[in-house]
Amino acid sequence: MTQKKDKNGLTEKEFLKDYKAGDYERPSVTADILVLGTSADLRTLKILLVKRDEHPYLEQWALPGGFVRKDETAYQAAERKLSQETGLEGVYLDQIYTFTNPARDPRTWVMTIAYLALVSDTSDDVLHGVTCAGDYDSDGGVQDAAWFDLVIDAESISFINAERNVEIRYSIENKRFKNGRIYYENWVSKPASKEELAFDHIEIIIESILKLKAEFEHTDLSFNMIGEKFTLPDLQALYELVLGKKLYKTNFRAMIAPKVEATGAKMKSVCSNKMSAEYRYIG
Amino acid sequence: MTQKKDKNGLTEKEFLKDYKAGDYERPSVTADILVLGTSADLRTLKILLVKRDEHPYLEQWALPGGFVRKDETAYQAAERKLSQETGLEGVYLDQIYTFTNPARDPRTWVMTIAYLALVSDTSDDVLHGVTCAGDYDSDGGVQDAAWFDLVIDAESISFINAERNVEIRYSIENKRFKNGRIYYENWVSKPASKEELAFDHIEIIIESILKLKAEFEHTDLSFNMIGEKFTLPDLQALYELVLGKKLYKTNFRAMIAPKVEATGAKMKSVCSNKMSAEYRYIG
DNA sequence: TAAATAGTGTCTGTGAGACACTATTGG
DNA sequence: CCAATAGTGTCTCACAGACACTATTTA
Repeated sequence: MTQKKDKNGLTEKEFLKDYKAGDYERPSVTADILVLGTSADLRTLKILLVKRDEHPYLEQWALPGGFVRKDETAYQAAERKLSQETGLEGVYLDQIYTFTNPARDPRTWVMTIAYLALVSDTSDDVLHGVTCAGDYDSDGGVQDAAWFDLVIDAESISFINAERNVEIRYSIENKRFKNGRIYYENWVSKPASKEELAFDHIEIIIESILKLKAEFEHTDLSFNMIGEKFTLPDLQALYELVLGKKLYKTNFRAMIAPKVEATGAKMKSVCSNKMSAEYRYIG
Repeated sequence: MTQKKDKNGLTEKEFLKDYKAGDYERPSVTADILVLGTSADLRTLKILLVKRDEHPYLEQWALPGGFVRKDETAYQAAERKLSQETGLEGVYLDQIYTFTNPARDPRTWVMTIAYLALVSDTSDDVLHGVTCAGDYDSDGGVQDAAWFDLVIDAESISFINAERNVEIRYSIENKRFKNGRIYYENWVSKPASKEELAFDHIEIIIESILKLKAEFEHTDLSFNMIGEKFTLPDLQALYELVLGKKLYKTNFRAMIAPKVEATGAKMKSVCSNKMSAEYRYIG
């Protein structure tokens, strides 16, 4: 710590002792988490949504999340909420983007730091903790939690839960924006169903999906969405599901070969119910 | 807006009317900006740093930045600071990462949303506004502002300003971390000079440089760092500078060809002082 | 045993990497 | 006029895309 004195003749130690936060208004900051997985048969993407039991957006579905506490990083807040609400630990978690539109929450000034979590288990018993996590550190009370099918095509994105008879749908359109001298493209969404997601959560979801798709081919993200032991047909089914296109078996296997090793055992592929060689990821 | 009533019998309108922000403590939030450009001869990367005249980190160099106001997005805050401090408008500006370590500012709880700005003009007269932008919305008073040479090699990152006789240096090392099942690599820095940058700004810089390098080859970012009209030798020099490696002329031109068009005129390449065909970017 | 899926061999096109050569420019 | 740089032609190699074939498994 410097011993230099400032214009008031104070050392840093003296300055900090008397420091009072200024009069600037401060925003609340939450961490919202997009928890993404697949159905057991690797045919559908699954996303975890919670149903709000408080205003605003009462009874609408939202991403899980909660306030960041003063003694933790936003990453730790996301980890904590994920653990509380799903019991999942050691999950892949990545910061996506920070949403700061001052009008994004009608109550007050709330920024949110969005995280993407990838999980390999989307069974319902993972949802135990969600509804009892309670208000005390959530950005709103929760009355229900469920996995939704996430269906994306060229013109729309849908969130479907058949048991609850919920289908939330947005039409999406690619638009060009300018940043400095260059242009970039981004998806813009419009509600296309009676029900809508709370807040700006549809934007968070779109940003996260884009990032996931962009990185999926060039990184090892996939191994967070499948069990420790898996077959190559299943792994390929996962890639085809996330990327939204068919892959050629030979090329896929050549690409994946250096990242995996055969265990010697055999197991059933869940995507086809056929026996196949068992592999594991080599970090 | 929903007419549903919550557990207290309130509609959303009634709820919002009486809403009081909770007792959660709230962080201050700043936008810090890494302004990056090149020397006029395209031989050196330049970064804009400001010298603090307040505790903490009194008289240390830092990234320019300031508090986000309640009536603007963090992006708008970054734009506003950039305009105030450099007079630059319409500059490329991209959110990089949000830093939330509660101990990153010794005064109080301050998160910062880091932005990367790319500019094509790093002359000194761009710096007029910096020192008089004042404290009122900066995250600390500023007594000086200057362009620093940014020199990066395999083991270190240095910030050099010859006129002021300042050389700030960090040794960097690539380490592996685990996230879920997969590993990722990241640079970890250690001070290697007497002077250091304020706060965690070295981390912001490292993250931004990594993102810039990763995207530079696959996007049109480069055109934000060079004038509207340019020669291909100059554009190649820019790529070689940012990527830190030599490129083959033929391959570079093949890659860049669909993005540019010849104006028909000729101009001098600044990197070699020779005549060369003049090109412009086609968005 | 037939249909479906697992698993392998190989041809092709594209694009980056590499090098050689000619044309122009500045000192 | 010569050294340096602008600008072009073309070979190689790695890898994704594409298709054909054999082996194994389930029903």
